Amino acid sequence: MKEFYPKMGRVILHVDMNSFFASVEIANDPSLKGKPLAIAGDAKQRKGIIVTCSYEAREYGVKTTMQLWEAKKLCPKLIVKQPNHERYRLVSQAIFDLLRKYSDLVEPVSIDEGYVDITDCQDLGKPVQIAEMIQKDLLKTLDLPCSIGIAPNKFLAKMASDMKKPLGISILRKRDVPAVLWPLPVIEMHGIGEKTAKKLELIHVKTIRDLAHANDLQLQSAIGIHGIRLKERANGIDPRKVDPDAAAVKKSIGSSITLPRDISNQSELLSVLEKLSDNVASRLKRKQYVTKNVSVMIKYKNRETITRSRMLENPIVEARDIFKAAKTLFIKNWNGHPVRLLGITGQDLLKADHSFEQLSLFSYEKVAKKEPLYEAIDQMKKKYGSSILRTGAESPHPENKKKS
DNA sequence: TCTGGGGTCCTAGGACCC
DNA sequence: TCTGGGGTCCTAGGACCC
Repeated sequence: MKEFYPKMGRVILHVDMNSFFASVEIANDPSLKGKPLAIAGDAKQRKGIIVTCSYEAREYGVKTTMQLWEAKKLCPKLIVKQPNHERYRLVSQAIFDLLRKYSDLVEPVSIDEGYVDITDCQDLGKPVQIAEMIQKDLLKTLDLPCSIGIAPNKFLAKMASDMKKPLGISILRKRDVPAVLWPLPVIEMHGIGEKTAKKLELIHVKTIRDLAHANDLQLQSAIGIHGIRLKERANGIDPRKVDPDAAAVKKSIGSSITLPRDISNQSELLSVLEKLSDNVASRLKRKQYVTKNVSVMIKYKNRETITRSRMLENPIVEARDIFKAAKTLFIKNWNGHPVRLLGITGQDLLKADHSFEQLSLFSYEKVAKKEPLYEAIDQMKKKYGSSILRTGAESPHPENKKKS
């Protein structure tokens, strides 16, 4: 009779490391355990803001993005460490490797959080048992605490992992949404920030319940098409799949720096751009990308920020090419005022090892949309399967023909 | 004392083409 | 003699997240 039952729903975990940077430092130096610890940049370099802090520090009111001096005033015994991003990246990899022992469907979202689809992992136990196993495993193997949300979709899992920190495990079923989520103000929703909350207030949407019942047209005119999706989420609906490959493809790689002091000297600024170009180039190379678009960001003393970008004829990756493009953009657009921050980003990335193939595949797709012949080939592929696909690949494509 | 650095996604408008 | 309608690409900026 089983086949008459509705298809079983999904089970998604959201694993969120607790005060990640601080926890890594503590795991690395257990003498810090139980003490108020903050990770912050160098105040002399104008980077003295709290990036993360331990729960002991939070008890004093220390918070992320707070000025270092402010934090020290609240908690004079605060221990401050500078961030060690390389270490965090390594530990992050270890975390996701550990998660993949439980399920292949692991999607990293950021350095310290990710989704795990455990729908097909019943043999490991019930969802709560699996979550407990993962939490204990992370604590035992890496000495790192995490909170885990269990839900039928990504959005609810994310909201659930936020419900208890540190070391929480929370379940959020769809039927719990009215009682648990609806009373909260909209700003508590993942995806709604200050600006959106303000706009929503103008149409009298204050709580997640208001959003769940809001008028579609009103929503759309207030915050755009995004509003409809947020409303669905407020009703506990989120069809997004857990995609293990989502994070594998980078869309952009950039590097920026807040200067230790404001600079108006052009040659000084150009030498900063040169260093940023080196950084972007080496990271593109390490990840095996080339870029087709370079953008420059300039933040002035008064915090006014502009970005200027340019598509390139050919993909580039060398530092000198990136610098050349960035320099041109900078010279053309800098108004001569003192500069606080400079940044360079490579956008429109292509995988370096396949860039040629990708280019020709891309042009094939462009042709395929327009030419009936290629539409017909696509139809045949669908009808006859992959054997046609292989034959098709062997016969030279018009694009390649020209070159051969 | 002021407010880092790395990203993603979306929108809007202009240029251009058919 | 006064201006269509659809589509794509590119650029700039905004909002959000960790």
